[in-house]
Amino acid sequence: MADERLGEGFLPLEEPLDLEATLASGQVFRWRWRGRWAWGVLGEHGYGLRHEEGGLRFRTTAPSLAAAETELTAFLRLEDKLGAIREALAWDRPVARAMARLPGLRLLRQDPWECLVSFACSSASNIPRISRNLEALAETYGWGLGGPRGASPRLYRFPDPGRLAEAGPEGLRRLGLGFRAEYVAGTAAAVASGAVDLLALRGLAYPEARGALLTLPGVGEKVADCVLAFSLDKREAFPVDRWVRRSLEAWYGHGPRARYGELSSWAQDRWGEYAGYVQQYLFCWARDGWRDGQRGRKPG
DNA sequence: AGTCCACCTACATC
DNA sequence: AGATGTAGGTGGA
Repeated sequence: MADERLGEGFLPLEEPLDLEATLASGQVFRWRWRGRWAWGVLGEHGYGLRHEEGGLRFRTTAPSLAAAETELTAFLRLEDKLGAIREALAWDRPVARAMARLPGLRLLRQDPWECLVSFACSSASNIPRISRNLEALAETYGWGLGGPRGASPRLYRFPDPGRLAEAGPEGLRRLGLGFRAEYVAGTAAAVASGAVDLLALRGLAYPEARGALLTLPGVGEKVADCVLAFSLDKREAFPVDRWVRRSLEAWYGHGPRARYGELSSWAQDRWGEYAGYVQQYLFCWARDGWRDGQRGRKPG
């Protein structure tokens, strides 16, 4: 395909940002590094991102740089002031340690549809496999975009619900989704039919939005909470996976048999609107082996 | 209502 | 080497 011309801009940042940690934090699965640039898709546009002193350098297929800045600001949740959040949570020692370890780790505001499919694919899976599954979905049923010159792999817009519903469970199974193919196809059909209006869930309170998601096949408590936290502006959502569960056991005295709902609502009572951020920090910190200090800096 | 288990599949470990 | 276990769960018995 012919190169699309990429606009280039610079977005000054007041907020800390660790792009590498954030894009690898299990919230998103389709960003790829080429040298110092991270390449991915936001909505209908391809983006290359590079963190520089004082801000974010970006390249984009978006028609206007202003539109790109708006899209990036929303995606990175730059309205969330990490410094203030960190202060508000400083009283909690394990959380403070986790935040000190990855100061620029941010919650993201992704596209709810891709986010929903991502986590419907995550059951009994792992990050490399989820990435492969989503990449296959995008390459097979999505639409190609511009990107880095001569880039391989190319960038693809994620297929809309109608397209995946049409593909059906058989088509999706061929891409290696396994038993998740039924989940994704069923969820795609429900969303395509209008039974669940994902964007409208942003306007609902957490319990109502969660209830709507739980009607979808392949969407249980954990998947619903991930979608709510990572794409639907519900910062109080607290997804509990193995790593977070381990953290709650290790640092807060919860038993290994504690039920999901017990842990999740305990976390919401404790951390309130910041529960989602806490979850993300505890998750990354646990996966990182509970090491202290700032990443990339030699101790002492 | 709480508990157990099958489900695809790649990869690691036994 | 082939068996067994596990990986960011869900749904059904």
